[in-house]
Amino acid sequence: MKAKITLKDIARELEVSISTVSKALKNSEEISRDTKEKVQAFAKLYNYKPNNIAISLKNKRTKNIGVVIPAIVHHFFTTVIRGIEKYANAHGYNVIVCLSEESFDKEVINMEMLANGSIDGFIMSLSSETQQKGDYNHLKEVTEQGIPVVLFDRITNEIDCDKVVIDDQFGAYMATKKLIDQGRRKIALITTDDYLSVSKARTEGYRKAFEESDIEINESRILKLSTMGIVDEERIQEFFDSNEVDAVLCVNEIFTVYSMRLVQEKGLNIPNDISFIGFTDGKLSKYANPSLTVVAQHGEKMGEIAAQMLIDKVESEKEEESFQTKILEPTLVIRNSTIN
Amino acid sequence: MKAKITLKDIARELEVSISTVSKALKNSEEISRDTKEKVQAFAKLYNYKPNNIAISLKNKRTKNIGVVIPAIVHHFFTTVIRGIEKYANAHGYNVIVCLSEESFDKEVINMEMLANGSIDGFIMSLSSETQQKGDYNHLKEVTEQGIPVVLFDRITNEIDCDKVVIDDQFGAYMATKKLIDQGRRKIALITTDDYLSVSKARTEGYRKAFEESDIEINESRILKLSTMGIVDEERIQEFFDSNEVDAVLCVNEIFTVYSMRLVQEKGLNIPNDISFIGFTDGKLSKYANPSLTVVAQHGEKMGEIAAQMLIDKVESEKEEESFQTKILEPTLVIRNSTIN
DNA sequence: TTGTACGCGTTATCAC
DNA sequence: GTGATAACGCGTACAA
Repeated sequence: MKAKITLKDIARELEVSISTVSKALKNSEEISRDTKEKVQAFAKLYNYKPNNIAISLKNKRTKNIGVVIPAIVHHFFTTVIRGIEKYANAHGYNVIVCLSEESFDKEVINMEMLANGSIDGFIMSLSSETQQKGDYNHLKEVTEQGIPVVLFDRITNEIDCDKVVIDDQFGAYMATKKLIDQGRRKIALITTDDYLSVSKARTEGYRKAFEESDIEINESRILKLSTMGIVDEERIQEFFDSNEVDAVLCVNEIFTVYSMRLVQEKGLNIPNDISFIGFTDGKLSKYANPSLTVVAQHGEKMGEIAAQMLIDKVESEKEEESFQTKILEPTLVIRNSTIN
Repeated sequence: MKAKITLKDIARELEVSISTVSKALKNSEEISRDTKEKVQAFAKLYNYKPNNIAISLKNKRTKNIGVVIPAIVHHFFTTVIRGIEKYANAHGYNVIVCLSEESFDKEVINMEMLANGSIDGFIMSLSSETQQKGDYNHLKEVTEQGIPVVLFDRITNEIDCDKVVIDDQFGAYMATKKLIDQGRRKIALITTDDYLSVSKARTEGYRKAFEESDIEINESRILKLSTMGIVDEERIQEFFDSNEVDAVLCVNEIFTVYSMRLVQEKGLNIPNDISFIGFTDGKLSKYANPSLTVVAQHGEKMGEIAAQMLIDKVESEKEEESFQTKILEPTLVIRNSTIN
């Protein structure tokens, strides 16, 4: 086992000073060609690599990005991570991923762990419990310390920082409008409780489409499910048993596939008897039967933008307090769960 | 903006020495009750938290685990990460995730980045390009430096380290056997090239089941697809056009859903005309139509075990060179793509 | 009971 | 052209 070699080791072996070695390795003009060659050859031979930790301590920069998300088994978050990784790695940053598992406490603990020097900035999406409580003190503390934060998807207006979202309201509006245009009138909305920022916006888009078309909304056609734990299949069953519905807009993939299966078991044909539109263009949607028309959220793009915003902030010397919110346009991907 | 406070700051404010502060905060017996209370109160007020980087440099321990995987949009890897996170966080470790995207070069670069002090050990699954090349020098270098490595799923025998896998051969054997027992004889295998360790083992299991039942294998019923890039839908189409098949075993979820859709489009009924068994108990399988019978790989469990093995090694003082390979039993999850 | 000094590995400044 | 020294933030053996 050949342990890592340090500047000190090289200096000792070559009988020069540590600073000479350091300079020689950076090809400093101060050092003679002779010494430089000797040092560089030795360093290469023993595969010298500077210790990241020491550099971090010195520079007060870790080149690590902390990513805190509610869950990783959701395809959307997975694509965002991929986008973050892509941009971050290309710029010499590593990504530390922490999962809050939709828990406020875990979110707080993870952030505290990372905030003590482990990372240069945060990219995060709020846990549903956090949004429910409306307690953002852990975010405030971090930003007050001067650590840059970029929020994506599940955001809050209580915190001044950069943000990236898709236009959720418009996405839902667009989807609902399409269903209305195709002659559907009994359009159900399956969503979560309103404390989730994205669900709220999507519900607004749904309402807006109805208003514009001068159609009354039947409130009983809006079903709100919990994001935590297992999907409440029984409530979905009840919902379809007690409501007449000819189209469904769902705020996520899971709700959609569950619902589609239930109505198919009732003998309904998709899309003829009942149309479906979901959110998130993930694998579940793509490979569903019939394949699902969705409002695509462009997770990877979102991740790249978030990473770019964060790294820009981290690397900008100036302490300007200007924050921006980037709003990406969602796209309607037409597949076979809607007509034509 | 209140910047992070250090021991030095506290010492200056309270007009004591840094070491006194340090000791006081650790409740050292050496320090008077008076001073301790004063220091602790001040620290709490200004929310003092020790700097992780400084501690890492001092202890030569980062409390970070490096995870290098080929892809994150595969549900299996996602569940493994979740298992790793779970165990690691519970033991005070953070997880740095790096994606090789199935590329040898990226795998090497990522490992080098992390190996220079950023992490205490690696958990990884090899990229397909790495397994294809059979070049494991980057792993050798790391282990020779004394950095513990745990390989999971896609492993190699060329490297001495801890490993976690499921018994892929047995999983495939079990699945094939079941199909044979149900009277299927024209069982296709859709797999990847043999350089992927897991695919190789699964192919062996498939063969073993046939041998045991004294049935000749029709080699044209084995389809090998590339893992890189987009799934070659055309080759799957051709395969089903030119082969008579009454059951299919696929080595991953994606291959399975693609194939299922193709045969359904040809008008075949699953499971009556043709049965399907896949690998990986992910969402695609669960929500497929019909829901898919699978060999479950227990990714989360695998992640937890890998994390446990790694942290044990990291925290054990002794330098014993004893490595173990944990083999998890796969489970057959029966759903509706096979008969009853 | 408190403080001094040193080391972790690196870099930057300044003196020789 | 080279080297000594200080500094990043912390912990600790040892001295006072």
